[in-house]
Amino acid sequence: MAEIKYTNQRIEILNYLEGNYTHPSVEQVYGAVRKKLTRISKATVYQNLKFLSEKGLIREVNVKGVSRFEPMLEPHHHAICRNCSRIIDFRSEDLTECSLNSAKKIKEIKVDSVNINFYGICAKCRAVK
Amino acid sequence: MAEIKYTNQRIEILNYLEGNYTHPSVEQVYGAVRKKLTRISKATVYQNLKFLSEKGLIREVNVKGVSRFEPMLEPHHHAICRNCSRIIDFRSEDLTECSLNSAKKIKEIKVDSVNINFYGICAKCRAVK
DNA sequence: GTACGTGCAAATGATTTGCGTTAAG
DNA sequence: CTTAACGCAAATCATTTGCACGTAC
Repeated sequence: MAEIKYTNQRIEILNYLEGNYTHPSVEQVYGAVRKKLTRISKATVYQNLKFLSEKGLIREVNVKGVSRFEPMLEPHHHAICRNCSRIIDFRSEDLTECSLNSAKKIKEIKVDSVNINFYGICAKCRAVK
Repeated sequence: MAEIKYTNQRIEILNYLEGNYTHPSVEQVYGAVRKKLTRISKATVYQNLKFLSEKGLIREVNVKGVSRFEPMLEPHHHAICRNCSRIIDFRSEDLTECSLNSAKKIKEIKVDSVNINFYGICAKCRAVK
């Protein structure tokens, strides 16, 4: 159903994100991938990050209206610092299960994914204040 | 600690959002409030929506990088249509409780709020396809 | 009276688009 | 080959900012 064209650009983006837990922004993906593919354009990075997200090969996380990306991992949640926008992965099988149970009960929308974000101020930022 | 200056602009925005379950965008808040305060500027609407969110009088919901707003209500979650961006409120005490339990276990961040969003395609949009 | 809010217009920043060229299958 | 992807520059859209003036308290 979905034949994906593996261009060099897509391969490098996937490579960079594989096993990457830093939740990079488009700018950061662009900067990193450009080391390998000097001529890649930012528009291509945008297009491919969107494309790969839609295909389910990577995942988008939106923080303050800005897109960030991560590879596809086992189900987990995010704790986000309101101040520095750092994203910390957090795993809870209980919560995952509970949310999937809830998802089944929503009739108006056929749920295909769930996002759970915890917000607050991280230790580093609290220390600075 | 937080003495809020109740200007006409702020009062009208709060009035419009009170009991409003439609999750309006900034543009929609602006359009509505302008009927009462003809000379209000969009910048003021932006500034006040941000200000009132920070004060905890209203709540911001981000969909596809765009801000939407709702009055402060009992804890609930959102089901969002990927296609038309419609937001549907969904209540589950189980899930709320479970998420609050999880929040306590996150050490790196002192969690002060949790957002749970369910994504999928709504009934209307599925019908059109 | 004074600090804070407002209106306006211009600036910013992220993301998208149009189009001629290139490359994957 | 042929269609989808790329690179580039320009366009778009949401949101922010600088500043002179106005107003809540």
